[in-house]
Amino acid sequence: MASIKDVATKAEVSTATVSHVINGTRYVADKTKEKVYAAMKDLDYSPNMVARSLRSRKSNTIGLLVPLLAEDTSNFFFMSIANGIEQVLKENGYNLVLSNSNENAAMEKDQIKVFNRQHIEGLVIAPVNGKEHKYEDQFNGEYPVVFIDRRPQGYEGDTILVNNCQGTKDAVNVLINKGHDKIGFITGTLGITTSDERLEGYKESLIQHHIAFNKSYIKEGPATFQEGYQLAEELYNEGVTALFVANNVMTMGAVSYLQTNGVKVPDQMAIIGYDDYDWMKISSPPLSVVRQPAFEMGKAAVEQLLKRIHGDTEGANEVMLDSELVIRGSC
Amino acid sequence: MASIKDVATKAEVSTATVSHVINGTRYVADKTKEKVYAAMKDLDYSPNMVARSLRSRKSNTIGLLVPLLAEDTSNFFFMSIANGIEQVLKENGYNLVLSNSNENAAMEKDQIKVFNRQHIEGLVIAPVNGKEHKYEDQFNGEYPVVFIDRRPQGYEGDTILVNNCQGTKDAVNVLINKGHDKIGFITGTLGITTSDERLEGYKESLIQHHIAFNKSYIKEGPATFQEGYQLAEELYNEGVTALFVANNVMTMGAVSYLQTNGVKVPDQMAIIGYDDYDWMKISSPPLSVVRQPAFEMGKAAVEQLLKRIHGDTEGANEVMLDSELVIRGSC
DNA sequence: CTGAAAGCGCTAACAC
DNA sequence: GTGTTAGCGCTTTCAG
Repeated sequence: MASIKDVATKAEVSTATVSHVINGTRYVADKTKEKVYAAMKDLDYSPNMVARSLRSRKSNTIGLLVPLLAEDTSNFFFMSIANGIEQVLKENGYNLVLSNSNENAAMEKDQIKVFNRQHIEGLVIAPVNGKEHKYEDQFNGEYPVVFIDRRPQGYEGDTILVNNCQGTKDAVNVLINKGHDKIGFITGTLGITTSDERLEGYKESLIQHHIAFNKSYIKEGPATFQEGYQLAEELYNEGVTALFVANNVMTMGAVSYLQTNGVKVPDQMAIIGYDDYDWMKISSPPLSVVRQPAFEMGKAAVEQLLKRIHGDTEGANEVMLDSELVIRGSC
Repeated sequence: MASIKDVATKAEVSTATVSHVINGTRYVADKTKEKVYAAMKDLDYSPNMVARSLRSRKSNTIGLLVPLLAEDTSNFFFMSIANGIEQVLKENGYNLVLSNSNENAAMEKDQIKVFNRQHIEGLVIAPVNGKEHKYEDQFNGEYPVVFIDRRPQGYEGDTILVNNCQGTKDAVNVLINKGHDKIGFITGTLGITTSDERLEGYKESLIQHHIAFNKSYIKEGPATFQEGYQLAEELYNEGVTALFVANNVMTMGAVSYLQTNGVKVPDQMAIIGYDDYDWMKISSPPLSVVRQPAFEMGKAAVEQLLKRIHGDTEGANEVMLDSELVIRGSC
């Protein structure tokens, strides 16, 4: 690989001049420029980004840390975010280093350490679920950080969220407007922000419509297919006529229960699930869901990050994106 | 951020010693080591990877270039691969730089250029569809490359593929064994390796069972939901009793046609699709599919890459992973 | 308008 | 057992 020195020699100028031609950082005579361009072309030169990064303390790289669990359908959600991020980043000449915390706090800490050594210019992170993160000890303060999807506990920072409360409330409103008042709510483990907010939306909708809250209609468990199946069964036996399922894995389990047991949807049981995928068009029946704007979230995160990188520096910023209700045949 | 020099000063040793302690590259007395460790801890030192990379020409980073199209379900396939890659990489202390060619040759070329400047130690690439790539002009030869999913045209290199021919053949065999002999084949545009290989598998199965090949049972079109729907309709009207759909997007379209028009599956029409996702458990009916080992593919790609990085250097290596037939209710 | 040269933080001869 | 020092390839002052 040719270096800037080779180019300088070939063009009979100094490395400084070559550098300035490349970066447009000071005036260079047209004739000189041409010589430099010719030399670069001849040598098939392209700048060494590592050297540039070392010297200028800029890497044009941002990190993304997502909490993926092996074989979990919700991964698609984060992957859509990653896709949005990558796209906006590329438009701005940035690169993406992708990493995975496996939904594990220790691993997250490790990965942040790795990022700290890497001259990244910013980090987008979907924090792992769990109580306290003590991020202030973990970030080295040399790059801005944007949180996505989940509000970090005990830490102030730029955050891009989707409105879980509103999304759920909209969905439950629809159920109520169709005449349901016994509405089951299936959720993954409570105590994590997204689940809690969705439950909140459910409650708000009930209150707004003067429907008494029935604790036994709330079913909580690990976010698995089996558990979704199981909890749907329990709720069916308790006589609910509609189901709201607060995550996609349990949604599949719940639908599976209804199918297996010949429960007519939406007549005997209406159902609205979470997260939108093309497959839901051909599920039986086509599933109504709350759609989260994943791609848009990635985009918003990068935009916020770039603002910070370019010096905009006022206090923590929170963006809340609306969820969208997609009504199909299941309610 | 503390530098190695700061540590050296604090520990009252030379930077060389600190470096050797960190990297274990030569003997250092226990006492000295302790002093160094203490100093590192005190200063919260962590090595600057950019400087290390510049000096040692090692970055512990590999690139991944995938051809994602916005909003395409097949993205999930590549994202699963990415997930597999990231995991194995991390186990080996490597980082992943993710990039997207948008299934566009020019963009792919650009992204390779970006990688060329970046001291990556290896590249995993799912080449864009299309005739000629002239990769020999694009790679700078400073890092090994592993191709995945698609065989690069006109280029020799390590390649990890899934056996599209065998996967399809297995599926069509099942259809034939159930008594079908009018089997429709819906595919995305032919001329790209994966599609062609799947068609090949279809043909081989027919030949093996002495069933005449009927050209009008092969329906080709852009890989969209609508087209899948449309082509399923055409085939239904031509009297086929079974359908093999060679990609997941068109599979959804085809299923949608059958559902919408009340065609009983599998009685009036058996169907086997491509790619396995959890949602297929709750499609109506649960869909039988050819499953591609995406995660395993990512894993295999990294393993091959690491072999190259660590000096194994015999001619181009091709790994062909088996597809797996997942039989559910649709055939 | 351009060049010389310092130095980013590290590794690895070479020297003792 | 350890220290000295020359760079890796760039950017950027300072000088002219």
